[in-house]
Amino acid sequence: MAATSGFAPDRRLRLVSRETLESRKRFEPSEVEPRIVRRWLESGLFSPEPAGTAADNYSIAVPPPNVTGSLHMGHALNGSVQDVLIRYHRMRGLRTKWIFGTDHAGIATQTKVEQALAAEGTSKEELGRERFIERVWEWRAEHGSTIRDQFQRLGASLDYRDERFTLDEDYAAAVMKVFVDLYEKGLIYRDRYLVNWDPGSRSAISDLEVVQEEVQDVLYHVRYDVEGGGEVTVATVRPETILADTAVAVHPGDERYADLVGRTAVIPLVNRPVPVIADEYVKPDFGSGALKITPGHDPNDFDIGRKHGLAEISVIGEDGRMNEAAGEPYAGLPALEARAHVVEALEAEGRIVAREPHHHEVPVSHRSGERIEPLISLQWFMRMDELAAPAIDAVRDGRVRIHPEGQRQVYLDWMDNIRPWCVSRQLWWGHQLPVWYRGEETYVGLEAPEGEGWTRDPDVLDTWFSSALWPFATLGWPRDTPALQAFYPTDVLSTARDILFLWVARMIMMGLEFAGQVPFHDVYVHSVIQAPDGRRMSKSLGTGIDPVDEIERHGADAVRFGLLAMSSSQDVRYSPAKVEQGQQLANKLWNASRFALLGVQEDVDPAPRPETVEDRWILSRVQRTKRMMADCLTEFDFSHAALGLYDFVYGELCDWYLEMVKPRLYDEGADREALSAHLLFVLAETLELAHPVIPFVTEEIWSYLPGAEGLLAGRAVEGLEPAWIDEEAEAQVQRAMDAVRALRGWRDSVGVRPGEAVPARLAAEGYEDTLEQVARLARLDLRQDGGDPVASVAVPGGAVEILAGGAFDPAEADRRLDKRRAEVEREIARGEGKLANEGFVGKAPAEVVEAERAKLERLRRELAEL
RNA sequence: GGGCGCGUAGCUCAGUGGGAGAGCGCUCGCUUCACACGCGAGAGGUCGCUGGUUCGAGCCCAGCCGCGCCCACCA
Repeated sequence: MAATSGFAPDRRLRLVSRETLESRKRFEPSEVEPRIVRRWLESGLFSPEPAGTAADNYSIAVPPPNVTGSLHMGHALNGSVQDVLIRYHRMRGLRTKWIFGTDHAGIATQTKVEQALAAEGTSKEELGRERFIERVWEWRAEHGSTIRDQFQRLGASLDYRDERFTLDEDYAAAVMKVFVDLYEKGLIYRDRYLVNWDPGSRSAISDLEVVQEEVQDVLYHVRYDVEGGGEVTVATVRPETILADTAVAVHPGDERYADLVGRTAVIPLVNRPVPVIADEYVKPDFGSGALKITPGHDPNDFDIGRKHGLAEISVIGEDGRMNEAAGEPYAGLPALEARAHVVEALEAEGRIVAREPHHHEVPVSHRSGERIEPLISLQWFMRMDELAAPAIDAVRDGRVRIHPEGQRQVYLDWMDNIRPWCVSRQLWWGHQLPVWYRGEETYVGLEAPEGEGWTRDPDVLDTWFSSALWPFATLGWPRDTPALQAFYPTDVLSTARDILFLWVARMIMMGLEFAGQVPFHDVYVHSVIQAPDGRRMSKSLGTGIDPVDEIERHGADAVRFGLLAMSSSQDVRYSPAKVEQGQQLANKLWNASRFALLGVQEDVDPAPRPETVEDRWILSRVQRTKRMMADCLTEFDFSHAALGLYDFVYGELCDWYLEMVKPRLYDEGADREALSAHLLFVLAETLELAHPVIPFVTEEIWSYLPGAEGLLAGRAVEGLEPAWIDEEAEAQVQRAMDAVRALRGWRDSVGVRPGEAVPARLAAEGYEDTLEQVARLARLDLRQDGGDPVASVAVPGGAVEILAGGAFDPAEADRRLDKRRAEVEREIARGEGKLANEGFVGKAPAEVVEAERAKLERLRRELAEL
């Protein structure tokens, strides 16, 4: 880790610091953040030299955003999650690399550039392939840095100096090698097969890129003649595909049609004789129980067709129009128009028996939004079952752990039923297939084949094919580089749920096959952030919230904190309140630090030097918070990590410790050296603890801390110190806090003026070291004598007796006392009841019964004091 | 159709077997020398419904009601 030019421990600088600190009563993210980002980037801290092995180091490969994309809430959340892990482990002293890069994102990027061309009045066809691809690279040069800048604004400590792109030369070479190797292993093959054709992008797409959408259709019941007499009625929502029917199927057990099986039906309009076949797939209770079979345009029919050796006729082409095989007058018409004509013709023949409204789901392209046209096409496929087996084992035996647990089974189920993957895409932007043809010959190899007359396959690979290599191709694979040695396998893969199959599963398969090891040990599937009203966050709905806007409004620390605090094992609604909470936290920490830095004695460096019970208490609480943070991060429980940090800073450090420290700190005459050292030490520990969550404000404060050198982000911090856990101090201070709260509540309710000290006497145990603090924080004027009490306030371990002389409403005081007495009596009755229950005493664990007894005793003492 | 998950304070959510919590919002009070993006004190909940297990259930089990997401080839 490179040393950096941080705060030099030159005391003269502190004069400048003091003025700045005194004047800045609020933390100003917009002023601080750019400065801090620059220092981080210039330090080289995020760019470790590769050394050692992955077992010693810590690494994460960022899910590569689309190269022309911009930061959305999902990126911001995932960036925060990964950065917390990265910063935490970097501060544990590990060599830590967060691999950065972008994805060429075939369809998405090509579509964007095509749209830009259309706006210029031209098209990719006019430009030609070569020129078009140049245009995309130009587009990338122009827009490719947006997302990087945005990640930097978030504070993400990615290795920006070592950026990857899935179309870089080295990366592309890795992709080609994988394709060729898989081909040679027989796992990649070319086939004429029914694919999901996306008329929008004019390309085949994989099953995973298809979504189902509900539509209202008409279900037509159409009567077919059977040769030799008789007829059969089938139902369809796509009458135009009748032209491609090559069979009629019934269920083998369906007695209504038993005599039809084996005979020949006649397809209307085209008068094609086709067999009537029996297949288990047919549902006898749907429609008439007879099904038209169209292998050329329906996935189920395709399977049935292959099973029964049926002819495969295509009547719809890749342009979405009826082709020549459809015959006159349909050829050339868009499929939907052809449908109307077919219905009309059937109607004319009196073949439409019924038409009924039919609500169902149809496949739609996730990319273009257009309805999928299943059609038979010559494409490249990848057989997955062989690669899936070891990837299933890796998750089963825990070499890859998936969090939350529920996603594990989802992964296994999908992998168990994995199907071949159509990897070729009819696009220009991407990795062109390393495949050449000459007549009937096919050549697959890293270099173009020798000889004349070869033409290269124009198709490119599915973007996810190259993404699947991300964790190792980014590190130099197939070369055995020091980076690959040092950082593969990576530690954690954090991602959204929707690409668990699309990406994560395929990385595991490819990692095992080509890099010889799982690509990561833990998969964290983070929440999907919905709009505050529960709808999907989307640009088109107008429900999107731009994380960069939020950073500008509230600061990056606030956004990070908010997102982490929101995150959960399920989907969550975006909570502006949580972001504000993060902003308050940053501001609070800033001001608490001002208090400490401006109040301590000059020339004192941070060091643990506890003098009082609260000094020991805060030290102990810091350790507990460290442990909490470590546990939460181990379990990927980011919301509790963030909220726990908030609770510590607000609820313990600021509300109590700093308040308790004030009299000593403001006592100019006293020797405040130990206190100063201790206070600074607690501050330093807090900054270290908080830094992974809110790196900007903590880094900024760090630069003002006496004796602090370099960057906080690069500091290797001590782990928790068990010796500083102090149960006794914690119990005492807890008791004191409870007492102060009780006394303040009493004051408020009986109308004691806020500034007024109340004469009082302690009648309770357990305040040996805290009485002075209790008296000060509750504004009591403590006395030994003073005669009979005029009122009494219950506190843990007894009561505080209020003596004559204070101004308050005695009637209200009595009411309050009565109320409390009744409460205590109720509790006592309950405890007595419980302990009188033989079942409880006999069966409950001894420590539970004991605790109940102790509590009862405490309550009885309290009642006596009242 | 299968799977996962959720129903707790006005809102967003913690809490997985022994005294119902947080943030925001709301009410009251406070120019207390770090912070008014502050401090202090409060009000507010038959923990979806019904049954069961248990000495004891917000938490475990079953059923029901409501909601979300994922997967899936009923024409």
